[in-house]
Amino acid sequence: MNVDPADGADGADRGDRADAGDTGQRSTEERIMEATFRALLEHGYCDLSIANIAEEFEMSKSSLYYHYDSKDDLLVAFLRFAAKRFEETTLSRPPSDPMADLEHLVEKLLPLEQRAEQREIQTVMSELRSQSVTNAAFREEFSDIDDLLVATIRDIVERGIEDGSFREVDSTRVAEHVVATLNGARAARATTNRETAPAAVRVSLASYLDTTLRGRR
Amino acid sequence: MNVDPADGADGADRGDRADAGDTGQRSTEERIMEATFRALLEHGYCDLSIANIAEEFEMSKSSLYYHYDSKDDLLVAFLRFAAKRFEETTLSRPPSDPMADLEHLVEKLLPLEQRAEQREIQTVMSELRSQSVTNAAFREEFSDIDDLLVATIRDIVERGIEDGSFREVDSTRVAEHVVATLNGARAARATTNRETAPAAVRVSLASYLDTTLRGRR
DNA sequence: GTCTATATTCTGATAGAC
DNA sequence: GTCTATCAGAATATAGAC
Repeated sequence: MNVDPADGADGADRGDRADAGDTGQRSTEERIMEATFRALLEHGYCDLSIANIAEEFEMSKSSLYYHYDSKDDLLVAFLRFAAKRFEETTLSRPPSDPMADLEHLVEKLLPLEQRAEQREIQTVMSELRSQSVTNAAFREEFSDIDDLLVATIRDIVERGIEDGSFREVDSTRVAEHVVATLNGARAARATTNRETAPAAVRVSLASYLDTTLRGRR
Repeated sequence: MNVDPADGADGADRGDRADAGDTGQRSTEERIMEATFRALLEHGYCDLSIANIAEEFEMSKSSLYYHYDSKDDLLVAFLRFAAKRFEETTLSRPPSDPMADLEHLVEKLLPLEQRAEQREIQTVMSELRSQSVTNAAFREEFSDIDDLLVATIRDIVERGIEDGSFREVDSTRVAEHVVATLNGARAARATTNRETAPAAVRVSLASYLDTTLRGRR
């Protein structure tokens, strides 16, 4: 199984079109990733088959085997694709006031009202994450994702401590708490009908951050 | 699909041995549930097959179809079995001091050191929960489980408010926060290699409860 | 690069003997 | 209640034409 991040597609890639994106055309690999995304939304991870993906791809099954050596290979590539999309749609923006940054991140990760696109990527990530229980490559990827989330929040908290707007808390501990709470609430949204839970957590989390970081009550 | 909680096994049950457990013998249905548990641990939900289960059961595949109408039927029965086991091993104990009760519940749900049996049931529940994304019956069950967890914590908090040991907080909001945080940390344990995360969350959660419920810092 | 056709294995499920 | 034998369909993957 190929998990080298430097290799965009996989070992079966013939090496042409080394860097797409400059043209308006999407590469075949990108189109396969998009097709996999749709197939995963429609069928779920367990019922995801090469036939499903080929259907969304609107090409034959055997075409997929030209671009990827195996189903496993394709899915590992897709995991990286989905993780990248997740990070792009939730992280990274110019830094401003630390508390505003925290609130912005919370809103990105657990929006009060979810747009369809965002709900879809969350659903897919939720399906993929559960595979980490039995799949080591997936487990590595989600370890990295959570590490990145914790590091992002920890950095914001430390910035707030340095500029004097936050109290001197254990930034890692606070970051771990926030990530666990957000992940739990996001899981609730993906796996239960408890529709009021995310809003309650949002309110409680805002209160927690205000109390913990600014000492208010 | 049969989801009637009053019907212990399923529609295919012939009705004999209406109430096992009085004898030392485990019923065939119980043995099938145990076999499913082991097969699920070994193969994961996606690769779980009737053949896998029969192997652990040490009987033929067709025997399973005598006791359950279909694979779906068996899995819904297993979901109820696993949920019951989860609740038995984590909830319910004689009430004592509210803060001690909360700490006890947190330790049960997110133990600092996990015994093998407890890790196994958590792993299986994690696998099952992810199926809620695409399976309505599973989604209902996990909505009920989270409802029960929130209600349990809310009741403890309200008891603490009544006896004067806790401040007058929004008990539902606090309970939702704690459940989300615990579920997130439990998911991290099941789906990542971030081994220090649960302990960090435990410390932060204890601090959160002390600050929120008793106004200390 | 993409296709059709096919090999092979495994799946859930059933028939019928005991 | 449990077994063996078997079915029909779907799964991953490959061969070879174009």
